[in-house]
Amino acid sequence: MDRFKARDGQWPDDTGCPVLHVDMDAFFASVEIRERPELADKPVVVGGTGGRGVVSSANYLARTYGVRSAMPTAHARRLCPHAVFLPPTFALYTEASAGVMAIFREITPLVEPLSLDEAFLDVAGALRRLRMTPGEIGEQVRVRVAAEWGITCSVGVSSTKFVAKLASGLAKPDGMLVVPRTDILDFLHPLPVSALWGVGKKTAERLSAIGLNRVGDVAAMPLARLKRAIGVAAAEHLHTLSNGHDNRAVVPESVDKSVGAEETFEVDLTDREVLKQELLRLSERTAATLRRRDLRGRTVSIKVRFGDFTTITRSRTLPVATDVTQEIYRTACRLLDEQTPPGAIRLIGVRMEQLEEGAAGGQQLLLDAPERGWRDADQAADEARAKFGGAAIRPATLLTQRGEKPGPAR
DNA sequence: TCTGGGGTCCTCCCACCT
DNA sequence: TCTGAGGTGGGAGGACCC
Repeated sequence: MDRFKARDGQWPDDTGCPVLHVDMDAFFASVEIRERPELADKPVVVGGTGGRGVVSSANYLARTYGVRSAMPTAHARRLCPHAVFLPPTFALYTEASAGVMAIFREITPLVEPLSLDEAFLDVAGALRRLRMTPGEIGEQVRVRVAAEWGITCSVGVSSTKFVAKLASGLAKPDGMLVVPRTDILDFLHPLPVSALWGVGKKTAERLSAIGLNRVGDVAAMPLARLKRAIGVAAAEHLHTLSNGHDNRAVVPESVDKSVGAEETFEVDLTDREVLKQELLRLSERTAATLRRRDLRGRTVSIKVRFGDFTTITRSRTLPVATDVTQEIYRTACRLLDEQTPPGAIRLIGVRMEQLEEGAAGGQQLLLDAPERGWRDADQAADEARAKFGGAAIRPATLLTQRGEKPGPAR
């Protein structure tokens, strides 16, 4: 891998490599350290600090003790008891994310964010305007992000999204990797199959069972045999990637497919009335997100995870799409009452699917006239919260027992 | 070790229609 | 009239990603 690394202002041939993948290093932890420089030489772990929390982000010092993201926080505490454990501060991360994305958009309009902390950039059109090569642009991005936002990032440069993304991962922390288009197969084939997008634990096991452990093994396997082993869609996808093909463009806009909210409780709950209060809280959050994004959803889905971690989902499709809290809540309650077996519940969630654009649908007013009162109430509540803060307005049922009931595992 | 929260995508099954 | 094939949409579950 070393030969692809940028070092002392030198890197391999980046001709025909217009795709950059930029990934912030230990993003949440880095932002927290920037806010509190006294933490710079300490192991820092950001995540849920309750009994059932997991690690969202750990700085590289914490990682030397074996702390990893998605690990239960309790496990991280045992591995590194002297680390500083912090709950996430999403407002800070959102602000930093918007700032670095703005830097990207000054370079090219073709920016495709994947999450708060990473994005693809297509710089093909910017090369001439900026009189720079892709590698030079990558270095400039790294310098500007560090100077303007006080955090480091890593950059992968190649001719396809998949290879650029792999490259940024291997460049970490605080580095850049350039994979020339002529060297893509040399780069890909020695990597483990888990490097392929879409291969997690289960698929890796299935591939290993038929003797495929490296990306090169998958590339060499006849497609028909691969299809029999892992299914048609997955086989075609992995075969394409492993042979270095990936013609997906960098797409700046993406359409939301679902919106939801879920919560894990500190202790498992059995009381259906308490669970319904949680459903109301989650319905409110989900509906507020829909209204903020000017969306409505047709399918209401609840997710229930029991104490033994078995998880079920139940859903119901409404005749007309909605963004009204009460309508979502009532449907969620019916799904809980009528389709959820009894048992101790550790997590409950509400999600809206089959989304469509919001207010424009004029016929909506005729079809759901009884909901208009609720929608007006929702809008008034949204306005009050925007003015006076999130706690300004809350359904009366959520006011009564706050503090008595087991809260979420944060 | 004991498993968050926000998502997307795929597969399978079933009901319904033609 | 009965039956089967094929398409479609809803619902459920699982795998995966960050």
